[in-house]
Amino acid sequence: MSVTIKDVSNHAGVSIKTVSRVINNEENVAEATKSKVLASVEKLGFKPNKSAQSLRSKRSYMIALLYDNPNKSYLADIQNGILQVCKKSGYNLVLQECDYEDKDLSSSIIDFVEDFKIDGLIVTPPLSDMDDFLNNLELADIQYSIIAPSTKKVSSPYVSSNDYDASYEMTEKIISLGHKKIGFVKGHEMHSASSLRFNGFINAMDEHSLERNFDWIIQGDFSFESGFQAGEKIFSSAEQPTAVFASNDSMAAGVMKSAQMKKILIPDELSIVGFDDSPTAEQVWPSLSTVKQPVNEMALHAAKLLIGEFDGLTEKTVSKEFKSEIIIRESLKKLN
Amino acid sequence: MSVTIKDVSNHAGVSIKTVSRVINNEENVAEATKSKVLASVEKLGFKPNKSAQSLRSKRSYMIALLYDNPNKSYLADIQNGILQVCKKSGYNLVLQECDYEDKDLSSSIIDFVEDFKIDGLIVTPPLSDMDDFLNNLELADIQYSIIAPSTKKVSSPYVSSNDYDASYEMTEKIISLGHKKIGFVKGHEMHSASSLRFNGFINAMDEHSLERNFDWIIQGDFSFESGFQAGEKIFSSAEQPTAVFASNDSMAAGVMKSAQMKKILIPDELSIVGFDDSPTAEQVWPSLSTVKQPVNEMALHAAKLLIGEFDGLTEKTVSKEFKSEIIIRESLKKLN
DNA sequence: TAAAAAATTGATATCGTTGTCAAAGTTAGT
DNA sequence: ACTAACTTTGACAACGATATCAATTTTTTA
Repeated sequence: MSVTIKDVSNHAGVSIKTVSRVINNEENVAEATKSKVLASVEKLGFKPNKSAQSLRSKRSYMIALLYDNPNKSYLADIQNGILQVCKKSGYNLVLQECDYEDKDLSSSIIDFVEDFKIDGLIVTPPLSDMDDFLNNLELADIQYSIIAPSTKKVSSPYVSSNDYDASYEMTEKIISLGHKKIGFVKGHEMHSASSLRFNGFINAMDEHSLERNFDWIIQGDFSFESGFQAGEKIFSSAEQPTAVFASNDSMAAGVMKSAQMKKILIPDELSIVGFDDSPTAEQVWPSLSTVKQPVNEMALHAAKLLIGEFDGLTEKTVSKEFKSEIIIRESLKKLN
Repeated sequence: MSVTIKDVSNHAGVSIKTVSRVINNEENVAEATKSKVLASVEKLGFKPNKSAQSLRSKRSYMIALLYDNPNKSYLADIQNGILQVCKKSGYNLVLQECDYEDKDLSSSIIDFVEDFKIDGLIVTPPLSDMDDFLNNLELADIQYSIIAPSTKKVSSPYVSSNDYDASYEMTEKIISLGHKKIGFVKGHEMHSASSLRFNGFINAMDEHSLERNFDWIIQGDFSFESGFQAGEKIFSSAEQPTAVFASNDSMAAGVMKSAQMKKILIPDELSIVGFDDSPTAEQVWPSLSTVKQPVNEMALHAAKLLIGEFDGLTEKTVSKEFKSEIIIRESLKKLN
């Protein structure tokens, strides 16, 4: 069959324990022995049997991605980033869909981790906002790394993006183009990103002494439909804004549709901007100006953080905040 | 630590082998023994250690999804369907991104399967079109199930959708609304779905004795940009169609943008339909009429097929063709 | 240079299952 | 009632790695 550690030890003329030491990079192996073993490993094409390693060492070499997010494109980017790290480090990624409203979420996830001996978790929004849940993981001694936590006081490593800053910056960009009457569609109340994005908007408005018109500040839930409804409300108010900033692209597309159905010309009469740079942002007409988070890189970093925690990676990886990028497309224009 | 097969055998007063027999549903276990053991299993909350099982039985309880498809939404649906089956049957899903142009694809995948003792593969387009590749898998004695194979002559189980029929039906629908001048944007040449969709269109046109205008039949590659380019070509031709059928939604959105930039009113002056029912289809304005494949269910079935192959599932699952659904939205309208 | 300390190595137990094979128990056939 | 055939069960090896701990070799110290 396939070549085992025993074959290598025979070939190299050392004990299996020594081979084990070499492949696990343990200390106290003489250089000569090490290279002799490595040569045999190379020669025979030895690859440690994952199951045996896992059985003995109680490590599965699997990490799991926890998500409850119907945003497919976001999820795909996350997966991609994680997979890049997994591929290099020999880990596998297991997908675990969750229901954040499930009362037994904590215990079912803990069971899952113990059943499959999952080495660690990567937690994505909105689960990353649930402090109780994270606490329970901690109590169960489960390693995890968080993408976009609501608070940075967590003890586990995390990656975040500067939602607040990006929103602030985008608002300033809109203002710099001459807009003074700006509407805003808020995201799902349960997502911490929602308030960050809203606060960025509000503070930028305040900073420029622009008045908030609450007819144009609508609560949404990140869905296209809620964006459309928001548009309907905004455009039926007494006065009309010249720009609307939605907390994500789906809602921005909803606002856009509402405006277009009312024959409001975009961007001539109304500018619209979104957030996320979803595939749709490019495919609507006019194309959406938006904020692009480096989701792929964030996930990659989160995976490094996690694996680094229990696997002595060479470079020490630390929590990090990533910078989002503002993308200007057709939907945002200077006010005439 | 956690409860092992030994604990169960002690508790039930039988040998560990007998417990093993029971949990693996082997034959020739007396009913009385069986229920005694099951009671102990229940009582102690025993769950077999996956690593030990895997080590001894050479099965990993992992299946892998092979993909090389930038369409995030399609991929997410596929994953979802597979995960539903995995959850029930105790398997795990591992993601494996491939490059279909990689010369060493076959051997690298075979290595991957052997390294990780992957029990089976689920192959998605465009890899499902690569007969050579599938052949190599077969030679290496690797189990797989195919989503949307180009030919149904493969020996491994598959699921497919009726792309041809759906395309034919959609074309007839367009024709039934009075359209006679219909353009078509073809998909990526390497995907077998492209020709199926195109043939459905062509045959429906022929059936209704409608003339093909090759100024309006453009080769695309499933990308938004190629759809836009196709639109540019179509709308700069001598005569204009009253409807355009694109082989997927991204290209349809591209055509739509091109039309809208030329102030062509949709759907009053031009109907547009797509294929796939991507999230974008709903979010553009006017919303796209399209064809929705039951991707989630297809993937679910593919997973059942695969797992059923090596794991004696109760019900025998067989290859199956799924029916797509035609979704009429705002972009398709009766010709005035 | 001898003793102590540190570095290196290996024999063997072990992880928690399933596989082998033989023993014991049961049923059937004559 | 005795043998043949089948069913049921268990003792123990095996899977392929890591862990323990003691033995051996090398280096340091006095």
